[in-house]
Amino acid sequence: MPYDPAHSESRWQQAWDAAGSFRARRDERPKYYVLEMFPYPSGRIHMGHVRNYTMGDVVARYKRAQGFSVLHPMGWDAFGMPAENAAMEQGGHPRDWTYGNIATMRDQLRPLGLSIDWSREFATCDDDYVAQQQALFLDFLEAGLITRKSAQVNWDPVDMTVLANEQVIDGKGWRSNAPVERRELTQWFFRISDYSEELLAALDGLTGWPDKVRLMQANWIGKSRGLQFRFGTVDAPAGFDRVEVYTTRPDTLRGASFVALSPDHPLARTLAATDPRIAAFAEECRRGGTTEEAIETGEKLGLDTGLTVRHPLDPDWQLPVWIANFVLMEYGTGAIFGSPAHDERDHEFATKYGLPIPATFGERGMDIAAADALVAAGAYVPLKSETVTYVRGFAGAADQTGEAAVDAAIVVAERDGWGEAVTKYRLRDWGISRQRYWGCPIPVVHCGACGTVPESKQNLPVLLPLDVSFDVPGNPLDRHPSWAATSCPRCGGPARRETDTMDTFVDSSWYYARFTSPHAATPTDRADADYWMNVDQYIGGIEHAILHLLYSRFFARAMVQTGHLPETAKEPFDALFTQGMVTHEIYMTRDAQGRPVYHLPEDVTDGKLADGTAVDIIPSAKMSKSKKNVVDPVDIVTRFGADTARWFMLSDSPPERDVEWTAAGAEAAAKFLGRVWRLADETPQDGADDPDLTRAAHRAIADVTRAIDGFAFNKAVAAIYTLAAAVAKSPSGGEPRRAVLRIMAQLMAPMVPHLAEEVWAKSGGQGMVVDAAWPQADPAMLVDDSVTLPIQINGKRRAEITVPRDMAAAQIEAQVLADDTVQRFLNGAAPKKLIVVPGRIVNVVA
RNA sequence: GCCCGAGUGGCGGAAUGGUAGACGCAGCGGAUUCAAAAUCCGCCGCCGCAAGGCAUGUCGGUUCGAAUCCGACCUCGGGUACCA
Repeated sequence: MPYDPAHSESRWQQAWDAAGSFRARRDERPKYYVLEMFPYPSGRIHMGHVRNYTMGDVVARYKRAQGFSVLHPMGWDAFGMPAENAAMEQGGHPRDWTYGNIATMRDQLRPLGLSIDWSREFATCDDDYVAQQQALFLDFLEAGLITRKSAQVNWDPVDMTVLANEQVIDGKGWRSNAPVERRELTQWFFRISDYSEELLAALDGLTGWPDKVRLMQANWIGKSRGLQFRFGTVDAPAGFDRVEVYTTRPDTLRGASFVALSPDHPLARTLAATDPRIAAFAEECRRGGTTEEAIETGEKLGLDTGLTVRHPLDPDWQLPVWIANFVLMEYGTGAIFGSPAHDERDHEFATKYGLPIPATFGERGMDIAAADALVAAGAYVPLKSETVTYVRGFAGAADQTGEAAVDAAIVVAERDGWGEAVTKYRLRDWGISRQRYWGCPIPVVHCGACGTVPESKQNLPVLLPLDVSFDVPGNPLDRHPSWAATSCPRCGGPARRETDTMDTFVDSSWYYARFTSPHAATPTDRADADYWMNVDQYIGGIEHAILHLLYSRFFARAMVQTGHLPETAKEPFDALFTQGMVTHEIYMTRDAQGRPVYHLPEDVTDGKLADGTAVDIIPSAKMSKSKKNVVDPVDIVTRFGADTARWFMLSDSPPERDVEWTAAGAEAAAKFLGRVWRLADETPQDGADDPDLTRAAHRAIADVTRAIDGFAFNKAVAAIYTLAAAVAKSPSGGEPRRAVLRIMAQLMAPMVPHLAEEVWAKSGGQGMVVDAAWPQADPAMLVDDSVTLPIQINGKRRAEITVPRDMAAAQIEAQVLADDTVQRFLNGAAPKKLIVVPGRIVNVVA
């Protein structure tokens, strides 16, 4: 009888449901909280979801077998732009679109047989979640964690609307195609920058996180020590007798060639008010989007204001003041001094505008002329740890490292009273205001008499109005006839609701805490949160390495501060694993105009379309609808069963790396699972014991256990292949063989739980394998009596010897020297050196 | 631009600084079959008759020994604060 996954999988899913196997319970077992980043309900599940949730399921089922009380929940990151885009494009309401997608995706996810406690499911757009998130907002506001200030947004001057970065294509609005401008709006901010030092320092304790993520976060927070000082101005407008500057390279101060202001600097704005030339330039600087990428890669523009400032080390030395588009008001003081000899960007700027490029230092031993010649060709930017020779230094020795020179410069500035050491962080406050409909309303009202007033908690939730339209650009909340009209919670007078909604990153910054008590009347239930937090293992894409994870770390701290989480939960994720993407080949042809046309995998056979046209095959690209290289998991599950999809997603590629979906791979997975089923189905009733097979089973227990612990599911899969081959070859039968098959079922259960139940049942397992305790390897079964050592001669493998496992090094040496091949290579001479690494290798240095 | 990764047979990959290519796919050969599918067994980095040589993106370095550590570069990918 061949294996029939369709029948088997639904049967076991019903059995698990009936037994309540995955209901998370607070009991006497130690707890384990495993969480995968929850999905955005885009419409259908994709292979990336299958991969992500299968990995989490392996961990959840494995920990359950090891005796943990496991919490493994699922929910929906349900607010966001795509729902509004769908409403604009196809009509309908974002709410209906979202909940419809959730229903579809839940129906697609459940057949995967994930060990999820579905009773905890919620969507972030649920009224209840909105209510609790607004309660958190009010608590944070009261605790001083929220502020309001001005920030720049992308402005589409034709559609008269704010654009997300994603909606700016090559500097133009995606619908209007009009050049985008930067515009200032007053926005709500979480004061994450107050936590810069704390968030940076605590990274050291996150030993369960990948080093690369910790490094990325540390660089993002961007702590720097530098000097803040001021240039005295000459004939500047009233109130601007000084320009405040921050620099991380005060040692290059005598190499200064200009001062540059951000176009948004107060002095630049004051000058622009009276000088049309400066006003026009500032306008030009505001062209383009707000992304760091756009600003950093865009053309560097500058304008000489005609003003000058005095150099702090020499009052007679005057520097020109420029306005430059690459100086950001958000970082430092919004003004810099240009040191073109030792900064690529400043060098480019000085070269473009004919400004001097005086060297501050040169390579060790250079004189001033040599150093100037060196930097004339290009900026000289050695590592700060490298020793250089200062030709225009003012503090410390002539020969010193950049680090030492920076320190010395700060000491001199502080001693002489013209500057002070300042520590700055790159991390900016988290702007959460969005001029959009489909998000959590910010629970605040604007009162003519009282100003900005928090909504009172008994009026929560502030829900979105449902009678909105998306036929014109802009925020429907702004133009709704009545929604914003309300009364002031403080004075009772007429007031207007805040029409901005919250960034969807807010929703995803605390959902892990909500899962611990998803129906509580407060954001968390402290008894539940105290029990279940922290997330023991968090799993998701590397694309979230910075923003989502940093915001969540901040949010957990804010929730601790406002009493919603225990102190121990301020780092909410004990361990993090970042998995790779699922990719697929892209099939492309070009139309008459040479534009690319993409084709679905099912329309391509042997590199040709049905009409015989050859397609270009672009290997290994991220699955995306527009490239038509999406493989629908539903088709795979229908055709092969969930276990095949799960097995393939875990096979071959290491979890942290991208995996390419191939039809051949899926078929191979199905084939193997069929073979395992036959092994169980065709076990002879009688037969002998086979000690070699028992050893192979214990070897497999050890290998699979180590592989799962190390998140190397591909290696766990390989170990199971090896065990299956051993079973197939073994002459054993009867109970000894069934015992090994039961071990195999247990080892496979986290990965292919349905097939594992079948094999377990066929091999005489008691109850369900989902309830069986994880097998233990017998250490005595794992050691071999003898070991084969390769013999290298001068690092090249030339021979090998097999010796008892515990043979003494001296005896091994004697055997090696007696070896024919070694004798031949030594040619009678004594070896210069003989290295014996016990149990590993021998190297003869001739 | 800046920050962070990754690069190993025809393909996915394995390998505490210690036998490069575990395990699998594809391919080739065989068994079974009237035949095929399915299944099972064997071979399988490149060059060479062989001895041997060459091989982990490129170029250097450290080491008895480097895929692994260090430096420079190339290519691809992620992030770049309003995509999620």
